[in-house]
Amino acid sequence: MIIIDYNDKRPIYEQIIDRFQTLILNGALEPDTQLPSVRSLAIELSINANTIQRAYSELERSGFIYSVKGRGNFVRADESLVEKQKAKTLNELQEHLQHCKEIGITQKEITEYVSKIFMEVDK
Amino acid sequence: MIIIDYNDKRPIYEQIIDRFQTLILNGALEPDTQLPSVRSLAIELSINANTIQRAYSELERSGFIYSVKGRGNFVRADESLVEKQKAKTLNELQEHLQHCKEIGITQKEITEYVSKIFMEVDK
Amino acid sequence: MIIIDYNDKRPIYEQIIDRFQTLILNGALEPDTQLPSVRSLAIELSINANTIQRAYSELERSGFIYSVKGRGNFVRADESLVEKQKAKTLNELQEHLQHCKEIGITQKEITEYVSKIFMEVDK
Amino acid sequence: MIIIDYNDKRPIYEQIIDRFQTLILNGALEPDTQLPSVRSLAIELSINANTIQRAYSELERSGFIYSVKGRGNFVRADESLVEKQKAKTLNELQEHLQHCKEIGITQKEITEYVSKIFMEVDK
DNA sequence: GTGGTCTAGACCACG
DNA sequence: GTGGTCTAGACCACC
Repeated sequence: MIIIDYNDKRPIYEQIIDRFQTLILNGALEPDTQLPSVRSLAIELSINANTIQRAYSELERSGFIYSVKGRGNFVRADESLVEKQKAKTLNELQEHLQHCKEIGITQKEITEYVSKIFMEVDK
Repeated sequence: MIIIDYNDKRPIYEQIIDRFQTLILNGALEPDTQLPSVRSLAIELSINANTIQRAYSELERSGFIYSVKGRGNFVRADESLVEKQKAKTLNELQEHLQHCKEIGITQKEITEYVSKIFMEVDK
Repeated sequence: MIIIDYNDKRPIYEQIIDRFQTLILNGALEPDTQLPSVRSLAIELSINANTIQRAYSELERSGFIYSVKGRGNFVRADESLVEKQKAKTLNELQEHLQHCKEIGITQKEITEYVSKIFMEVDK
Repeated sequence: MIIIDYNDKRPIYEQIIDRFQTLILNGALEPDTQLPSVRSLAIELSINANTIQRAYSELERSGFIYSVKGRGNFVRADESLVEKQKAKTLNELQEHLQHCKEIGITQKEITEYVSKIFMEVDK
């Protein structure tokens, strides 16, 4: 479910956060589903438990999951998050597109890319 | 010409690199133009000369500028870099779009954004 | 493992890069082997940690190693690099041989040298 | 006769020295030929006269030319230099070949290169 | 004046 | 503990 890429320059805890976020946002993890325990996931990925703990804490802080003492961590049901996340992603996209424009990439080239992405079937 | 944003999470030297790259790629800095000297730019931006030095070194390594001891740093004339850089940027865009798709952003929303960006007049 | 020659005109960081490159290219350092930490190597060689850091950064940039924050630097497994490096070295050799020819060194003299080098047993 | 390559990382004075050395060693400049004057060459190459002066001084020091006050600089006739220079170049070649061997280049590959170089007709 | 290397020491983020 | 960035200041080579 979670894969760590050590060649990825982002810190491990961030990779884990991102992975759970997309799993939750696209519905693969339904509300109230229990996440793997901190310790079991740490062993499975052979990384430090503190790293998992940090990822879960931040996921809780940003509202993606809730934690119950002695029981575990669970996916939160909060529709507003979906919108908030979409807004954030679109904002990043805007900056990226601005940059594309600055270095001389044409609108045509970009729309072609967009079409290409959305024509692929989901894996 | 160069602005440092201390709120930006990226390191200073990287901000400088990116700024010069776009200035070179969009033609604002023509081939063989001399860049500000390491020390003068350091003073102008009130940062350490080593930080500028590092930015210039990496710009030279990646082929955007060439440096001559005792004379200064100059914009390199290398057309192939433009294409290489465009390809790289489009590749990043592709990953970004893939992510947008994963969290449920529609193609329509994106094309609207693209149009919006390209309708603005250049400043 | 690493020796610094202060009589060598090349900068220290470059000597370190070259040394690790050959160690990786000839297989003495296998993929995913951990390199000495920045600080420990600095102490061992009695040089500044920044100098090691620079060497490691450039080794990472050129694909010989990968670095993970909080964990260390490791040898990357990338076969294509071996070929790329061989091509680069042979290219330099070609220029060198061209120069030999220009100043009147004969083919016979060179082939004798080549044989001499390759007859020695590996140490 | 002399071309300066600003993309070459070597200092300008060294490029000039090397160029005159090969011209002298391969006989293009015969003994007692007068070299261009410091000032005229400086203007021709649009570089600082001090740089030319330095090149000529070093050429004189190493015995390739001699200078006559008020008259100019002339090619020296000294056969022993040829041998000395050949020895030096062959020594550099030996180190280079050693390096080739270390990174796994075979003797066969090298002899092919050598043949290739010497088969070309002089330009 | 220019670029380039190195040192010493600080601070931050990550695990 | 690990890597990464930045500063301040020194010294060298080149033009």
